[in-house]
Amino acid sequence: MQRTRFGEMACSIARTLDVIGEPWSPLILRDVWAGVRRFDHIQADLGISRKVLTERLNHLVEQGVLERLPYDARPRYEYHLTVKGADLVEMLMVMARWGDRWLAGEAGPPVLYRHHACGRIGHVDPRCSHCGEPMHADDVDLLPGPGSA
Amino acid sequence: MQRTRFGEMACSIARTLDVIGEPWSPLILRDVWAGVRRFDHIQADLGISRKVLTERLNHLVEQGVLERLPYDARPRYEYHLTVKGADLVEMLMVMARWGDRWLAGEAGPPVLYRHHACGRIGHVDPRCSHCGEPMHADDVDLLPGPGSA
DNA sequence: CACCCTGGGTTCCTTAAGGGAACTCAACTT
DNA sequence: AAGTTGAGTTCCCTTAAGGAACCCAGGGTG
Repeated sequence: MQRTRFGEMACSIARTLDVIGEPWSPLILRDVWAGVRRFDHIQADLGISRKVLTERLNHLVEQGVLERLPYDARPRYEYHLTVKGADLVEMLMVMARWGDRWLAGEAGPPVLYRHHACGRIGHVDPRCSHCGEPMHADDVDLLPGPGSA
Repeated sequence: MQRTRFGEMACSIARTLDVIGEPWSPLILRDVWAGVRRFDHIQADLGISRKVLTERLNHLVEQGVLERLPYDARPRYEYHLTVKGADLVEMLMVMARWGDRWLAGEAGPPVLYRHHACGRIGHVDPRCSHCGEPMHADDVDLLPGPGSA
């Protein structure tokens, strides 16, 4: 199908979706984050078609979220998160947290997150950047910002 | 095209994508969160086709993320976030934060978030649920959990 | 009472994106 | 010289998204 581009909307959620909103993209980032960095490994891990994987990787590289680095004298490449891409990982952790909480069922979470600083198994907890108190749906008002034109 | 279902993977990110990963779904949730709750309003605000909007709303209601409530004696309905749906808003805020940071450009963020508890403009900051210290990409190890079968 | 309006969808056709298998190509290895 | 491996391309088929037109229930208006 043709798909509408979201990037022109005056909305940071829409713009973010233009970068990582296509099918598979968050799972590709998860794989790269978790250390699955090579084309065939990602393809096998996800069961994605090679064609679509190529398209997604190219787009993520173009958007500066991944970089493609040679790892051999032969033409062999690995994908790595850039700083911009690593900054998306917290979104992945929030998504994982929601899935753990609402969709994991009896079996419990498939993956656990151990926090380096305290050594304990935990999850992300969104807090206000100013006061450090919880920041959930009802804790904020939305106001028009400078880029709201 | 046919689209692979992610829900069967032992991955909470994949399962979450099965609920809100289709095109437009996060933007629909954003609208409902921001108070745009009626079919025609959402349709006009996003510029989404009515057909796809119907499909997405039905799916989000089936998944327990939205509920469809009458607001008139006539057959008129509004969509509201359930508790499960409100718990997704933090994901939206993290996405918005990333877009604000990496994609907003000169104009600055289109939307500002005022935190009720402190009254200031801020953004979400992911913290460890145990120790309260920052929880970013490099701050965690991934371990297999009970549901990793 | 006949007509129009409104909100909330459905139908139908066109276009393009995803699935998947087969194919390519450059650089080793044997 | 032939085989292997990683990293993609190509091609065909199916199905989802875009978009405009249509439908329908329940008011309101003359």
